[in-house]
Amino acid sequence: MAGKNKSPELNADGRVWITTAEGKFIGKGRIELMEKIKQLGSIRQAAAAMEMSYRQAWQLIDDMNTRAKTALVISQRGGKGGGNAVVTKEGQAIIKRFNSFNQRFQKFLLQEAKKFNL
Amino acid sequence: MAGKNKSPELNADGRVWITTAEGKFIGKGRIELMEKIKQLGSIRQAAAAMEMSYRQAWQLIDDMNTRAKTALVISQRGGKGGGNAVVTKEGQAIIKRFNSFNQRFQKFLLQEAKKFNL
DNA sequence: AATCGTTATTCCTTTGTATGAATAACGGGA
DNA sequence: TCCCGTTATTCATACAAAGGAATAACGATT
Repeated sequence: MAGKNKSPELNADGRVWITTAEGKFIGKGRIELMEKIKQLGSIRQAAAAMEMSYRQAWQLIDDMNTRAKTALVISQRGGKGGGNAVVTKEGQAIIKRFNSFNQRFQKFLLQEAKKFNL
Repeated sequence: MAGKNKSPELNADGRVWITTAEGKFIGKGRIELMEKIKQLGSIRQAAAAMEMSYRQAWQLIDDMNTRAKTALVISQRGGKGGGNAVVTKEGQAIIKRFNSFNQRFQKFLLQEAKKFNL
C-alpha cells in the first residue's frame, strides 16, 4: 500500500479580481478572453484558442458588456468572414488596469513565498 | 462627490491560499474551521458554528491531516462528551502563518483599491 | 449494562454548473 | 439569389459538488 508522499514544501498562491457593487466583475479568465478577441477578431476563435465553449465565452462577454458603463467588446454578425468582434478602448483600458494590478500581486506572492520556507 | 469616476465603484479583491505540490492546501475556510475547533473542541460544533455540514468539515480535516506531515487536528471518539477534537501545535502554527500572510494581502488590496478610483 | 454525544463512514438525493446540439439571424461576396 | 462563417439564443443533458439521512464505533459516566 505505498503510503502517500507528504509534501511539506509550502507555497503562497492566490488570485485577484476587480469587483463592482454587484460582485466579481473581471478576473484572469475574462482578461485572457478579451486579449484573444483582440488578437483574433472573433469570439468563436478566441473561445477555441482557450479551449472554452463558444457559449460560455459569449456569456462572459455579455455579462461584462451589460455591467460596464460602456461596452468592452463590440460584435457584429454577418458580412465579411461571417462576423467579427473587437475590443473597445474601454476594454483595452481595463485590460491594462487589471494586468498591472495583477503584476503587482504576483510580485507580492513572490515576496511571500520567500518568507515561507526559511 | 468623488472625482471623475467613469466606471462606477470598481474595487480590488482577491483570495490567497497556501499550496503544496499537490495543489491548494489551506485557505480562509479551513483556517476558520480550525479556529472554531480550537474554540469549541468539537468538529461537529465547529461545523454548526460555520453553518457547514459535519460531513464537509470532516472531509476538510481529513484532507489536511493526510497531506500535512504532522496532523493539524487530532480527534477522538467516545468518552467524556462523546468525543473531542483539538488543534495541534503544528495546526496552530499554520493558522498564525496564514493569518499574517493574509493580513499583508489585505493591506495590499487596500493600497490597490486606492489606486483604482483616482 | 445502558446512556450520551461525538467521531467516522456510506449511500442516496438534490442542486448547480458546464457542455453540446440545434437553430435563427445576419450581411458581404461569388 | 445562394453560400459562408460568425454572432446570438434556446433546450436538453451529462457531470460534479454538496447535502441529508442513516448507521456503526467509541469510551467516560451513571
